[in-house]
Amino acid sequence: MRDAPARREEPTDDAPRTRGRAPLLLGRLEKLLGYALRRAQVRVFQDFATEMKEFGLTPGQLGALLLIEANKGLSQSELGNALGIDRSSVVPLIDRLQRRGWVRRAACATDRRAHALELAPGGTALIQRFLPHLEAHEARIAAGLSPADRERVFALLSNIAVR
Amino acid sequence: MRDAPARREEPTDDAPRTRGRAPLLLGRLEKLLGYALRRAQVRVFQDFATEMKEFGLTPGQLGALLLIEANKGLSQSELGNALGIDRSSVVPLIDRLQRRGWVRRAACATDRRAHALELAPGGTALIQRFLPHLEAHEARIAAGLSPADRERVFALLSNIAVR
DNA sequence: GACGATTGTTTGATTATCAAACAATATGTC
DNA sequence: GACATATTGTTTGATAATCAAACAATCGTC
Repeated sequence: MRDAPARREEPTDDAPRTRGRAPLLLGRLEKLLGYALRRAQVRVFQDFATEMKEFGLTPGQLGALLLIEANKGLSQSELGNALGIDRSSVVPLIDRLQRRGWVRRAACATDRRAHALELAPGGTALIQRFLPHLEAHEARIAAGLSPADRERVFALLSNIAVR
Repeated sequence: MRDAPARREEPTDDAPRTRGRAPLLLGRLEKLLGYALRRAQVRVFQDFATEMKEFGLTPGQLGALLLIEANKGLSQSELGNALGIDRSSVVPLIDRLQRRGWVRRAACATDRRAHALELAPGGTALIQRFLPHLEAHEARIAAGLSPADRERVFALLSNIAVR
């Protein structure tokens, strides 16, 4: 029951844009760094989803897994900070990874409130299995860049929106 | 009623990672172009949200508005293609923009199934109002880049994941 | 030991997204 | 023109991501 507004409105005197083969204009979007980033991101996501389909892994889940791998024992709050999401959003994320046998919530020796996140055996195995696919994905999205340009992209991206 | 798995598991013999000030390691994420893109994107989104808070505009809505401005009369399907989302997702997006008086669904002269999307007067006025903020946002996220580097980022981004 | 801060969690709300189905309309074929 | 097929906007139903606010358990500090 979405309260949709009345849909069709009066036509204006202006003729509608010529449709069909007319290429879409980006207008002011053309010059926006944020939008260029967004478009690149969308393409990368699509390629990622295709390549990783058999694992049913989202980019966010992949990030969580590799972050846990690299920082064994980190807490859910720390993970949330690293991923830029609220700690309450971390709960269902880890729930899913745990349910699939990839991640464990171990007891933290120094803080009984916190969980020490770590890879479950299935998670380590999963990473080994998807690594070749991840590399294929990386190679594909960087195919248009020379190695030097690829490095430059890394450097430039990290200079965007400092802090 | 999420069927949450049992939460706390047995600790392992390994000591949990030293916590506290230990900087987070990115591990394999470090070298992933897709992840670097994602991090830059997150920072840009945050800055965008802060700067545009008074307008209550999401990046997606901004994209739709500027795309409609630059391509008056385009259809919802075309917009969906341009934005990389399904046409059924366009419906609530336009609903909201229309409800706020920013966009109109005009009759399309050449196809009675389609809607010719165009800016409502409020939409034109809105764009004029937020343009300075958008420029401030752009200037801020590009602050770490020389003008030449900024151009290079555009060029390199468009070379990522071609088709 | 008391008090304020932090951790994980639940609940509730919004938003984004797709897939599948539908009616209305368009287009192409005979 | 009649018919088959495709497309457009929409609705419905399903996931998923996200936050904010509240809560109990626990930590750290005084």
